[in-house]
Amino acid sequence: MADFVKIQEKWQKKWEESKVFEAKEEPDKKKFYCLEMFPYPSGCLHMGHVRNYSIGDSFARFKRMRGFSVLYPMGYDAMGLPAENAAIKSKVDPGDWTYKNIDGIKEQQKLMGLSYDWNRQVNTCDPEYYKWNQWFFLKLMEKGLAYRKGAEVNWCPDCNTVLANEQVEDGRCWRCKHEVQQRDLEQWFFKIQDYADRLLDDIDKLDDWPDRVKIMQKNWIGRSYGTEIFFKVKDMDLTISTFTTRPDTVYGITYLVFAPEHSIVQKLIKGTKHEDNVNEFIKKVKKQSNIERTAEGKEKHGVFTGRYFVNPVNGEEFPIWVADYALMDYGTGAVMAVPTHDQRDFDFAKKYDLPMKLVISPEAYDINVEKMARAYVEEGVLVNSEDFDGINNREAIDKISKFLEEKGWGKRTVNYKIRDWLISRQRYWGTPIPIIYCKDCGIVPVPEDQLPVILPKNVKFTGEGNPLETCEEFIHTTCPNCKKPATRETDTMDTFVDSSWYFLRYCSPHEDRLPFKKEDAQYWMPVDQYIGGIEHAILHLLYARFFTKFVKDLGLIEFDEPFKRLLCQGMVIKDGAKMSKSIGNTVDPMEIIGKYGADTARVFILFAALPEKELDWSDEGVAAIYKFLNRVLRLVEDDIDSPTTKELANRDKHMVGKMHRTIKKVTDLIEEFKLSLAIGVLMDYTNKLYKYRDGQINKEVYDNAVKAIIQLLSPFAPHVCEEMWEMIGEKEMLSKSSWPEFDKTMIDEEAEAAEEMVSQTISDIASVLKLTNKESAKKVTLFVADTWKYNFMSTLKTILEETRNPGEILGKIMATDLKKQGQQISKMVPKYVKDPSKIPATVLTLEKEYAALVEAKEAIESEFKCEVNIVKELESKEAKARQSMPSKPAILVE
RNA sequence: GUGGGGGUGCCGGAGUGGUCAAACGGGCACGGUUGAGGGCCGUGUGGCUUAGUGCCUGCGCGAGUUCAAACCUCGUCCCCCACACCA
Repeated sequence: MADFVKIQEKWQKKWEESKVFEAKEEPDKKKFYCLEMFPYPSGCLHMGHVRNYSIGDSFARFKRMRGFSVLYPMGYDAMGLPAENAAIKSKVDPGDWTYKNIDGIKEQQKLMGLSYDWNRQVNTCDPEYYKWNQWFFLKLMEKGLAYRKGAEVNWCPDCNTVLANEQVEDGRCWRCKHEVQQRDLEQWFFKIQDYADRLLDDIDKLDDWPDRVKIMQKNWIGRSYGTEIFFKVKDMDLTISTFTTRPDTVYGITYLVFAPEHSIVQKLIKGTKHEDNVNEFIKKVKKQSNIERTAEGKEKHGVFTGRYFVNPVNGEEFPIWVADYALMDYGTGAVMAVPTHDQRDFDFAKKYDLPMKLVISPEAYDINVEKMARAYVEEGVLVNSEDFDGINNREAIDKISKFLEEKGWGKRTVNYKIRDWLISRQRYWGTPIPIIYCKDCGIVPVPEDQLPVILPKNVKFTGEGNPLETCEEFIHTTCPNCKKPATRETDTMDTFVDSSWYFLRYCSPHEDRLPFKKEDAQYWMPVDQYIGGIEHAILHLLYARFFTKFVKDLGLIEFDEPFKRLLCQGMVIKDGAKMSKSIGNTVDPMEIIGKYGADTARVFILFAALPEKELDWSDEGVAAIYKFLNRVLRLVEDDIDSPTTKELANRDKHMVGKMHRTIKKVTDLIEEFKLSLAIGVLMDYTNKLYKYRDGQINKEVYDNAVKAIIQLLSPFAPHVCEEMWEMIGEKEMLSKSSWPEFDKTMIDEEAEAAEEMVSQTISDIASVLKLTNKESAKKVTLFVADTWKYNFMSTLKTILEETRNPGEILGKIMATDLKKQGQQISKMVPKYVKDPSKIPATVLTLEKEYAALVEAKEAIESEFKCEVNIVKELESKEAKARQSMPSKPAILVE
């Protein structure tokens, strides 16, 4: 067994010295930007990383060999909580801790043999990088897209800190599992809602994204068209506005609900006898954590405000309630309730015994409101709706909306589920928000020429509050406007800001006047292939799309989608569960690389499953790949003592054909990202190569075939392949070589199948002779059946060959003696007229096989020194073989 | 609840109308090589059967479409993932 570790050390060094992987803007070449989602530098690589990079690196190497100018960079998403927690726990500086981790993880990536252009490394914690986060912040502010407002944030009372939404799992802190509370704080937001329509509509441009990701984003943005309807409060000079997608039910409204936080509620109850009661309810709801309030599912709570409203369409008066199922931040925070046609309203009305009114009736039967067990949400015809009675409810949506608008009672609007992006974090290890608070001037942005606002070093990590607040010299500054003393914003930015544009930075990582150079971005972007986990399907990918659109609006780029093709790799599983430290089923990639080499680890991980599927880790599988790579290596290591010829015998031609087919298959499969299948094809090819060299070989054919596998396997197992490449005497590095081309004319699957069939037949005859203890045969009969399928398909083929006109074809079918099947053929014809290359595959093969058999007759006769007959129609006694196709003729040896 | 993805051999996993008992790999069994082991090479791996072979059964379960279905349609059961009271 070869020492792969030694081989990989040798080549990793050579690659680094020769700088083969540096990306260059070459105008005469097509570019290819291959990118993996950059990692958070925590401790060390896990299998998920290894999988991610194995996929990306193979693809980058493949594209490079195919003649593209490839940009394949790596960087680190280096801001975030773990560094700060390490600071609290171990009293280390978060910066030192992070840079140490970056070095560690980079070391491990290098051990994997990844072909990154390390010159372009980006660390988001470098001031040279986060300076531009601040710059973007200022630009967003200029355009009115960054703003400050009071908001509820997640607060973990145990960790004493704010948590990002993503860090709240089932209403609990991801680290200490303590219940998360809501706190009201002044926060910074990015107005992503302004981009909601573009973000949604452009999803349809993303042809090469997985559907599920696109659907998730669509649902997340959640655009719904509806109508705002205004209601007067009885005995008050107050108008309430509600949002609905179902204006067709407007005549069925029987109560109104407000979200408890809604400010109008206070106006409604002030000074009334309901005031205390309602306020108590609101207090109770607010005290509840998000889990209690939402995870409960169906159980809804509410309280009557004592007020009534007037329905403008019919003058009816109904009560106004406050309920926990109305959400403050969707629509207007108030809901018009139609219990008969909305399940939630129905549940609530039943519980509190509120009135119900039917306004949509199914056409087939009548509904008795008293006996309804659930809301009727199907289509139907309007009833109890005055002038609109009898109209289908779908049509009524439009008609009633128009009616409401004409009367001034309503207005058509659009609503989104997506909320503005809250980017403030009361944490230290992030990009400082470049804002100064001045008593006189208010909120003042830090002038551009004073960027970056550097994150100070001398802060105290107590585990309580924001460490930045402990740094006096950071907080105290002067107002850029009036030069009077002022204080700095101590919030930092969400780390998702960092990752929303890093792919642009890779295009010009050393640029210092702008985040990146326009011409560089125009050359490299968009990312042609992006690879990462499905967990980022919404947040990161959506934010990155948002940023790209914003950057385009700034005029810095001319495209508006960052990622052309997206691959979401599956999880790594072991013993039926996701590999994770808490379960204790992890396998350290470095151990595998140290024992079997990086190539083994990479090939195993790529072979074990298709990239987007779950991967089940298996130690036996790793050992098997190790064996396979050794087997490939022996193709060039071994001294071959097989007899050689200069002529091309059949088996040599065979080998050449196999080689070309393998090149084609592997190329296509990699392009489609079916990497495990590509490796499977290479295993099969290796086996064939061994069989081939077992007998008489043609040296040139063999050498070429070996050369091909070295190149085809090299994206997956680059070190071993480089080594082999050198062993066969190539002077130039394999990484610089061009991907092998296949010769179409050498790929004749049918001829291949035919030849294989003939050789199979010959060996069958030999084994029959052996088994029957005969030295030679007098006569060999080969029975080849004329099957129904064969007849059927060849009839179809003949017809199609003669004409492509469907009308004519039908006539021809009628004229055939296969009238019985005529009907079926006519059904199939349209399909094959569309794609005529598809049909006759079977027939072609069978025909060629039969022809080859006839041709081979002489060869068989001289081989066995006997008479050979080929019988196409079987005699009844050999009826057994009736089903057999030319590919397996029945043999009778006499 | 809504949306998405799945159920194929002892196992991981291909195949998505016809050359398919099912790629490739693992495991297991047998044989060869070897002092032994490892390694390497070969053969086999649903049942019955043949000299070659053939037949039956089979791709969660049930039904349907078709000359033909693991693949299409409908129903049904189970599993996984995401979002979860969005009016």
